[in-house]
Amino acid sequence: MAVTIKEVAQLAGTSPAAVSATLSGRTSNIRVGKATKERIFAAAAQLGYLSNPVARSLATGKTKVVGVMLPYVEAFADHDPFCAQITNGIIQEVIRDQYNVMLYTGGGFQGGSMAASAVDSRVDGVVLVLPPPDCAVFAKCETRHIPYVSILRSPAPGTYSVNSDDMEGGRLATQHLIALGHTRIAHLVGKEYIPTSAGRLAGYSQALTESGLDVDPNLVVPAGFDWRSGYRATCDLLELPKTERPTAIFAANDLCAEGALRALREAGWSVPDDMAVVGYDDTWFATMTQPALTTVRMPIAEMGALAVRMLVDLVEGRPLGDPHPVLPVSLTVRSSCGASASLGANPDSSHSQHSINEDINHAHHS
Amino acid sequence: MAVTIKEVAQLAGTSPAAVSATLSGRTSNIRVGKATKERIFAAAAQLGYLSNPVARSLATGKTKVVGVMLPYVEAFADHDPFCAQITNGIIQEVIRDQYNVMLYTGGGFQGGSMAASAVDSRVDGVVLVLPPPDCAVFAKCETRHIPYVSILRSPAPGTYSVNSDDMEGGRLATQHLIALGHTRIAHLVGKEYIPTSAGRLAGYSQALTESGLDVDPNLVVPAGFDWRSGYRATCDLLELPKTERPTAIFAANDLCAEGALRALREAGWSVPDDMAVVGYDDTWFATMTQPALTTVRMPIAEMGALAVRMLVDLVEGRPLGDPHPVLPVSLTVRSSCGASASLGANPDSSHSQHSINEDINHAHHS
DNA sequence: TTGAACTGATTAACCGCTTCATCAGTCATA
DNA sequence: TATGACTGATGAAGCGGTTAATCAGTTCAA
Repeated sequence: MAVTIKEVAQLAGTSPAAVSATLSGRTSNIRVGKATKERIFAAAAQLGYLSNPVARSLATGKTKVVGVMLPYVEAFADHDPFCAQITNGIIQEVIRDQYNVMLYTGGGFQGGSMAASAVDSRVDGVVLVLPPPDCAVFAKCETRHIPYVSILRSPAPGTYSVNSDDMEGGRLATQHLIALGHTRIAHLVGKEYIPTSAGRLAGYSQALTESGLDVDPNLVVPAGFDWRSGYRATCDLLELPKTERPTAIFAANDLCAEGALRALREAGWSVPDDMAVVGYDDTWFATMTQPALTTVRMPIAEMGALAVRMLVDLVEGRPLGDPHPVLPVSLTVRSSCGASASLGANPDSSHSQHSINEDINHAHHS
Repeated sequence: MAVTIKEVAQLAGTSPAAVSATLSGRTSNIRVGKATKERIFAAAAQLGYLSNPVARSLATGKTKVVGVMLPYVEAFADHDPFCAQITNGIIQEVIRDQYNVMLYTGGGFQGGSMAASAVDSRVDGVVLVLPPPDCAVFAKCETRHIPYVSILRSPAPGTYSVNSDDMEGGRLATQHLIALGHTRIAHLVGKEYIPTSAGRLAGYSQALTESGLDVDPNLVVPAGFDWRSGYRATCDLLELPKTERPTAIFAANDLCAEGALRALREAGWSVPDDMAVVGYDDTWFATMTQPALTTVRMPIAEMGALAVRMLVDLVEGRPLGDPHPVLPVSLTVRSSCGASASLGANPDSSHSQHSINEDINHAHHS
């Protein structure tokens, strides 16, 4: 059916080995003269030869494919700008490195069908996004000697991961609120099985303590990374006696903050006047809320890209620097805390530069 | 390094052929006795044998992988709930069919690096999301005899595609506005290179005509599928002389509608009182705007799933029904047109059932 | 003039799995 | 007692590349 290397060799009057070496540009083991090369190129072009990557992979043991594992099947469903953005960062870097992406989401890390089949000879390495600490895939990769790099996983010796300074993020958010005069600051905590939750909480506590404020257990409420959990948690907070109620909320992420905004809106509270709200992630969504969210920015796409770069280095046997790089966070100030008023009343104008560029560049779709 | 079928055969005291047949469950060409089978299973378990899909693919010519091509590298960046959702639908179905996903976005359909390399022996077939009419990938697939199914492509003979009834969607949206008493209805048109734009526009025109209303060219404004284009287009509309201004806007999609909402908000217009707004897509984002969007629902995830099902049928040689199924659309009424007031003032409560379930089921992340 | 060093190339084994062709037995049937 | 059908299995040839080993010339220094 498809044209093979043999047919090209025949037409060019040479051997498959010469064709292989010539077309793949590997000059190491074989020498091919200029004239022969030209005949080979001509023959390949004439026959429309296209090399078969499956055969190459079998012979070389390399696939030029990296697996990407997302934490749950629905990673792209509905409400997860974070997963979308990190995937985008991953893909962009994979392309730059001339690799391809095999996407795994089925069954999640929890030992479903994915974990069983995913890590196989089709990939040279795997990027794991937000793997839980007890993830079965770790062992799978190790027994098969497939390198892997995790994103946002608590660092373990002998492994590789890309992390964000969640504690600093928690501190930044909280300090910002403290600087604005808040003393009763609530934190909507993310799901405990996601490593980032604890870090953000720790940063929150530290900031309070550093400023001589107490951590009020009533203001540390379990929530999650979706808007409903933020909504519920905020409703609960609003039912506290007046003197115990917070004047500011630091949410687990932007979606959670949106839930808080909804709850506040329904209760007739004005943001930021009656309550300040800070989000986390600074995905595109943070500019879509009302008011636009002041939020902690992680370099999400960059984290994905870095993970791929580390993985490719690993696969290709290049030395790695820090096996657990921690990327910096920063605070993007918009309208939801009242601090950005001086920067302009229009929420749009308080976009970070980054967001603006992205909005403009991607005029597309549906 | 890895355990091969030969080692298993040796340990089981049988031949590779028997092992292959037994472990893969293919009973067609070879018969293996019960006792031998048991020895094989035991040996495989003992050695931790895992079959090598690359080798299998080379031998069989099948990979059990489907390629998914998204229209642009940034498909997962920022603002595209549609791409995320359709990808989700695709993945879910791919998993059900025991296939895997190879994700291609690099270079887009416009003949970049992706088009050159993407369609290769590593995939059994390809799903093309929103391919432009002149997409180079079509030809690539055809010369390589790789089946492909497009999503939202103008149907062409001899090809396969999954479509949505965009015209009906345009009609539904427009008729809804007409029913609410609007006579000056603007349409923010999507990008012309996306096939859906024309259909929606046609439906809009038809609905107006059917109701005896004229199509005012000034109210048909080119926009796009991102919020900025909707914002700009709406600003332009607001600058029309008072008598020419619309009282309702039918946007190209939900994000475009969000742009319209922003422009109206900034201009001090109230939605739905001063202006009704209808979106399109009904992604999760439609419930995040203020007010929540009345919007045309496409079964986005289902379209992705159907495309995969058709592709797998094609790959496995099963007969296909309609090569160009058209999926139905419906109108999801929320608050942005003023029609849902009777259903409850709270935007959240006007979620479609579907959305509610999804929101609840996916309490996850960051 | 011998042979080392280099150029230009070929041959064949191999990657791990599938599968066709074949074969040795066993059992029932003619 | 052949004959044929059936069971249980094996051997070897692929699939389409890569690559180590090998080889035939040519050039050039010793």
